[in-house]
Amino acid sequence: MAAAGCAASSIGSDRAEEPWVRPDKPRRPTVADVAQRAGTSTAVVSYVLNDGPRPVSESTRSRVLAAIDELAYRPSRSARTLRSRHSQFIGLVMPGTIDPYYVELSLPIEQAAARRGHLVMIANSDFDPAQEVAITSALIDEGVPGIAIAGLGASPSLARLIEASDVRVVFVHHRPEGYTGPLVAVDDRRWARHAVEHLIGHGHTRIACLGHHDDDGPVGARVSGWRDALSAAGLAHGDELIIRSGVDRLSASAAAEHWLKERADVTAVFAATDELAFGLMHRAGVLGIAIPSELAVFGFDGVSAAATSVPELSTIVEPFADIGERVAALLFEERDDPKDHQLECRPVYRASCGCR
Amino acid sequence: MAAAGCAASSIGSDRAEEPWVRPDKPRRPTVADVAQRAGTSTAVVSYVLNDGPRPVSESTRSRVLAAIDELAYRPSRSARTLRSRHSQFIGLVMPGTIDPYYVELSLPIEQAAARRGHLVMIANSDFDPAQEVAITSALIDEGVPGIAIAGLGASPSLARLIEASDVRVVFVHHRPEGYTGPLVAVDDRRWARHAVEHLIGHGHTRIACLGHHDDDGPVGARVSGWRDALSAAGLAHGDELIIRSGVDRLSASAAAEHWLKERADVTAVFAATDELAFGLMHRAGVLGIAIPSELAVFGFDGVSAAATSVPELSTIVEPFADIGERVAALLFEERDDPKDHQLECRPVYRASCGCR
DNA sequence: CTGTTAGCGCATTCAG
DNA sequence: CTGAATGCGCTAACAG
Repeated sequence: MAAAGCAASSIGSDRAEEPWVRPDKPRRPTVADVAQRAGTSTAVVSYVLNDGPRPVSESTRSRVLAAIDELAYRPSRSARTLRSRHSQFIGLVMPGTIDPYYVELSLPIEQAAARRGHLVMIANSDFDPAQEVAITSALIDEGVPGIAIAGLGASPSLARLIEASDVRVVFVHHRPEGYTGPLVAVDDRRWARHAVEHLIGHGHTRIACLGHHDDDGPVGARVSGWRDALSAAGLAHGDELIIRSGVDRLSASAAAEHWLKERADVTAVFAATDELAFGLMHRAGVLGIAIPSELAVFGFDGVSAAATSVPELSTIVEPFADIGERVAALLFEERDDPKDHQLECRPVYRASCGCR
Repeated sequence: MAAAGCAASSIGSDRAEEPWVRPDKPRRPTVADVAQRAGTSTAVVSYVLNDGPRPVSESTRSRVLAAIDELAYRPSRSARTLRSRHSQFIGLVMPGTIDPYYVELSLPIEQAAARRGHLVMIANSDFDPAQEVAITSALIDEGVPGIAIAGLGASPSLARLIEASDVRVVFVHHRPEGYTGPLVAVDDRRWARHAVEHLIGHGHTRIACLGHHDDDGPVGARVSGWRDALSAAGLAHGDELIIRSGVDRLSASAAAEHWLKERADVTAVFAATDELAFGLMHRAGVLGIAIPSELAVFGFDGVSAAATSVPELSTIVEPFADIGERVAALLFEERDDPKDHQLECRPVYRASCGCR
């Protein structure tokens, strides 16, 4: 960056400014400027700004306020951060935005933070482990007082870094091995079971499971829930009815392609995430397989797009708003921190499972 | 990302307790600690860290490096920002994430910035004008050297604020009235016309247009392109074939509901954004209207979900990667700034228009 | 009630 | 080649 100071050869300026500062732009006003204009000291300005810690007389206060207004003064956040050792920003570490689930998750967290007067800095690792470490440490170095982590691989070095610093960390949706800190999540296993039991209720007996390779995380738990439901109903079959795909709908669609052609006897699929369900429904559409009459589908996540897919997707809706609020509460308020905060989901039955 | 709270706009700040201070944690090491351990001065540590501006002997350098390593020292970003007057972060102002278009747009910008060693702070205004001002000024106060603005209403006060500060600003997709700064966008009008001409090529003569209320921005230009194509083909009809909706697919679906029941003679729709097209296709699905045989649909944006919708959506694909790269180039590099950078789109013909 | 002043951690200039 | 010293803008002791 560094705009060029073209008038570098200063003839004899009374105040030799740094050459990289644009000469036409006036320096931003500081507390000192405000103090001078208000005829007070910088301390008083600070007291007015922060409404404390010492009282200020009404007359002085209004003089300071006037000066602030006239100079269009705005405090420097970085100076404040340096001094107070904590930035006004909260960090939010996300694995990526390919899956709208994470986008959906971020919004209420932002809003809950905003309600408390904090901005959220989203750091997107784009599913890259190296980036995860880089952005998380950047956040810490920036001085954020807290970080919400919505997706991260197990990384001992990162865990150590977090441990060594004094940031508060809250995990959302999943806490990988090796980390400590409260987790805000849902009972993936139980609700997955609920979804599959619903499909069984529709009369299906051969129910496949579409998941990706994340056996330790929420997806793994959802796959377990699928097994639970089948076992309980005496329908247990082997893992040959598990379809493995990548995390995004495109790879789910590709994974479904081979599979849909050979699985004539399967009449329903539980998709471990809505994103995967979308990929499956896409492939079914291309192959001319009718949903739900030829193949029933049930998702998990409850992203808003599930309400407008063709056909509309039945799914387990996560309480995004509650999650955001709880995360913010853990980040900002002094609260007992039981390790796991489990929030309630809500099933929504739409067309894709055969309910409509 | 980042939503600004009301407190972001207020000058003063809440003097909250700081529950996150953990007294048991040792203070983070500073340059002074490193210098002491390496047996040098802080200046030398700085020289090593920044590889200049003065040379350092190989032996001293390695001693410093060793000390940094042993202490697990990491420089404080806020101190650096305060000192250098510029943060390491780039700001990205987004109107919201309801429409995946903006999510799609943000990713390549992030990546292009990351390639240059910068992280991006996403500020999400959530389509709220007050938030726009709040978050943008928060970004400026934070000391970011540049801001990419992907969505913003016309706001004289904000324009003045930007003008008064020395941030570089680049507009993406749209530059509202009253602002100055380079714009990176596409030729909305011409490509919209292309899309409609494609529909005409399929034999359609009554082609509707689905848009939202943004007549000055890109959507307005796309509606104009729709008119252009019809006029040129001698098919001009009045604005009664314009369907007005909100920005998201849910409201597009609602807007389409009334309309689809009466549209008997209309056989094709040009949707000004993919998001609107998704809403339309959803409603068509619910009403049992077959796409494309009963109603052809063409979108605009080229979000990745268009490739997996049911049916797959024909659309004008914006060059997201090029846009991101160009934005970063304008933000970081010294470059001539012609006002408008127009990038090329690419039409993709899928099932929804009748091509497959 | 208000003014003075010492740092926060870092980068950089000026002496050595 | 290196070290001491000076702020960046702000907050909060510590004096009045």
